[in-house]
Amino acid sequence: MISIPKGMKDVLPADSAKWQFVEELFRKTAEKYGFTEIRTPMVEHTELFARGIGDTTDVVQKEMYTFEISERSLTLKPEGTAGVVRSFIENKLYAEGLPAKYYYITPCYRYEKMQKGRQREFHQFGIELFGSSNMLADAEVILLAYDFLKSVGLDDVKLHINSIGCKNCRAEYRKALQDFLRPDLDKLCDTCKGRFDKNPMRILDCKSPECKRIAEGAPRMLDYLDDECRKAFEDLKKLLDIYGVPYEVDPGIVRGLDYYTKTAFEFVSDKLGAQSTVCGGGRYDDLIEELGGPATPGVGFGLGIERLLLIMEACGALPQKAPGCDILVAGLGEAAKTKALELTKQMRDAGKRVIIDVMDRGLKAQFKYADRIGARYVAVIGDDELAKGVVSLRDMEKSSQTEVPADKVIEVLNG
RNA sequence: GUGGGUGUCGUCAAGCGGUUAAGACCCUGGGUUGUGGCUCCAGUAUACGUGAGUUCGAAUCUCACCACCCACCCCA
Repeated sequence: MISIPKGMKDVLPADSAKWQFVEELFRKTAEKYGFTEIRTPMVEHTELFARGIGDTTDVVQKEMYTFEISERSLTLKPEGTAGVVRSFIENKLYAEGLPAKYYYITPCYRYEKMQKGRQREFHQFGIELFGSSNMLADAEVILLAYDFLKSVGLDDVKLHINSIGCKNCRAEYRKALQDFLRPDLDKLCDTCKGRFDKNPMRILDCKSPECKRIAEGAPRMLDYLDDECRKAFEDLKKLLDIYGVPYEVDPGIVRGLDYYTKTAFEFVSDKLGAQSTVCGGGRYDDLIEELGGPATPGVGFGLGIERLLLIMEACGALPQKAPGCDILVAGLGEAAKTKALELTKQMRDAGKRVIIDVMDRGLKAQFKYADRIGARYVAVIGDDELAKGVVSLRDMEKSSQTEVPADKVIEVLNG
């Protein structure tokens, strides 16, 4: 038997309705805020991610599905933003006027070890808003996510926000942090020693008790924001208050993708095991320029669909699957079977969902089949009915049965 | 890459050194030669992850491997 590659998951027929439900809701929500869909390829030049996400990040260093073909290095997208930015620049979409507002639904690929809420192929809802430095853009994006999460029936997800500053204040902070940690540098765990130069902010996230102890009392990013960044963060909080979005300031949020500046936020849930983030995003004011576009600020988020579904499952927020069949037509005997097929065709042309048994089973089995698939009605056509020009129409819910003229069946179904 | 846990019919699940390896669900057929959901009866399955070892005897003990799950790391 050939099995599915590790880290991949089938969405089986039993679950596809859940996907359709959240997808439709996401589209509606995004459009409510004036975002339109953009679709970019699953494959991009490796360089796009190396430069966009940052080549010191874990994602780029060890998690990408990269392959060579015709001497080009290509990579399956590990996140959604870089591709949208590339398309924005390449197609000169900035010429259409700003702000540019896009949403997308896309698979992403990261070669990671599996665990709860974590797959190698996963799917994201994404939002990107380009062109505005105003914190209202951030507030809009966050409100959209909040609105969406509420509309799917989740109210126990919490919003955490932080500001990780701009290039300038981050450099200041970085220095301060390194100065603070330097005396204990040799006592840090091995991974943190490596982080000291490349990304000292990550050390604050380390779970090792020794590192935690050392990091205690370390300077906080929020205290090193320059005037502009500090004001921006205050603005954001005010706007969220006006919009009525509850949040918690969490100085611990350090996005693992290098392009983030200023605003960083996460929607977290305690129903996901170790992976608590269902939606993560923030501002990236330098990314578009770094990838070769005009200097244009941006803000957006990615929302994990599998994780969303996990939480919804845990909260019982998933919709029940709707019955997929209006009527099953059962014909008995050659002549009647022909009539049954004709009737089936007619009803389908009228838009009805009609099922006919392709297993050539007996009548009793066909009734069981009708019951299993949730058919509302069963129409029986045998020699008796044929002679009278009627069908025996059984209402499966009411367990009642009537004879209906063959050409009136559709009317009865319509009520 | 590093830990921990689990592997018995399609699914759930007993069994813990000697059994024809239970049971339930599902599926199929039947209880009126044309009627479901409930009930009754019957039927179907190459089920002990793989490979070695211990033993008179292993699903049960040992070891290795594999797979899956969970956790670290990182992220959606």
